[in-house]
Amino acid sequence: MRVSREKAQENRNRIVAVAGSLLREKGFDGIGVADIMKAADLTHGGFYGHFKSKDELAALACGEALTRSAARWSEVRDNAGTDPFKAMVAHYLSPRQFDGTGRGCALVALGAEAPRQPKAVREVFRDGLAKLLDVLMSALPGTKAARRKKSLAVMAELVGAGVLARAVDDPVLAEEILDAVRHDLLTRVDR
Amino acid sequence: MRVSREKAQENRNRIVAVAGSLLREKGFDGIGVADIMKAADLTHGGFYGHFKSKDELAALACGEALTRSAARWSEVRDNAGTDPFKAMVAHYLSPRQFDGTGRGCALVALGAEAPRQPKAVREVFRDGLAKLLDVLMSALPGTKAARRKKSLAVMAELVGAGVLARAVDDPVLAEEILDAVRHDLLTRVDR
DNA sequence: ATTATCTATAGATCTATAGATAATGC
DNA sequence: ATTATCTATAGATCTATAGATAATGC
Repeated sequence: MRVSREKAQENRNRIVAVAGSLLREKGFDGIGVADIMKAADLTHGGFYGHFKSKDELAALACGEALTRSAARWSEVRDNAGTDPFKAMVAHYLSPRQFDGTGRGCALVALGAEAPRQPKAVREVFRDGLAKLLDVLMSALPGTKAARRKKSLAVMAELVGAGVLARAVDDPVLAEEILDAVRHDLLTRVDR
Repeated sequence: MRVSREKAQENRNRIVAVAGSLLREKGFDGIGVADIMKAADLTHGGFYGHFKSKDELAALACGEALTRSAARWSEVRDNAGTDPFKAMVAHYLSPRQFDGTGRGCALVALGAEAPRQPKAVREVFRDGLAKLLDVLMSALPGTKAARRKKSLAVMAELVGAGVLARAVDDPVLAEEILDAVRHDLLTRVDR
């Protein structure tokens, strides 16, 4: 059942989007090509017409996930009222990050696995982090150098909060971690 | 070739220690039972006399790794001169964390995978985090509630710094992240 | 006799490929 | 005729188990 060229492109896009969610939800080794294709309503064998390998798809999917996260974050900044930084912190640590549906930040869900992935994946993480840092910098005051430095520290605190809150699997402790980090960021960071 | 009861206990301890390193280095799915046993100079089949399953070993190995990290951190605090907090930050973000030999903090190396692991593993991470937080709290000033809150935020920043510095696979950027976090923690946190 | 370890293998994945199928688009 | 997708499978893992082996320790 061959499909049109346009439909094939749609199928490819759907595979990348579905993989972005499933990889964040289950980890690089927690989901296979067959199950990704099934989730995209396609068969296993069709995969290799679209991608050279699972690694190639993983790099594309992570890249798209990080790019979308940065874009959504800049929308949050633009739609915030008097305190864009506060809105961005609230958004980054919102329940969506912890609902287990693969919609959170890829740095939190997959960043720790990135060092064990092929070079193409690691480069995608470096570039994705750069995009998030640029958005974050734009919501901070001071010289460019000061904003750069502060954005690195804030990003680390946000990512660490996400990793820890998910790792402990204890809703009360998770919320305590998130509250502490929200309070710390909003009282310590000038804005 | 049966060994003595004492030697068997030594073998078991060695399996747990070797697994702690290899899991941190390669991730939960990146190392198999056969390779863990080979690294401990034993054969694959002998594994199931010591442990019920790979998951049971993973929980034991992560627990030991986190307990040892907390113990070493409290030694660093005790042996520091005028600024225990500074010494603890320097130790946590030292090159050992990033040399890829499976000797860094399990929260950094495996924390993001913990949510996808069995309950026993997740509980070990919760308890291990509690131990690290207790050590960190003891190097902070203020009321108990304030120290608790601050230790959660600092721990998140440290873990996030480790995850990001390893994920980007770019030594210059990694060092920039670590410098920014060191500077941020040492200037923002009262001590 | 007991038991710690070893050899060998069953059973269940998972990635990737080969060849068949059928609808598109020149 | 081309090509996007499907069916079927090869080959390489990986966890766990069964049964054999040989040294310990009552």
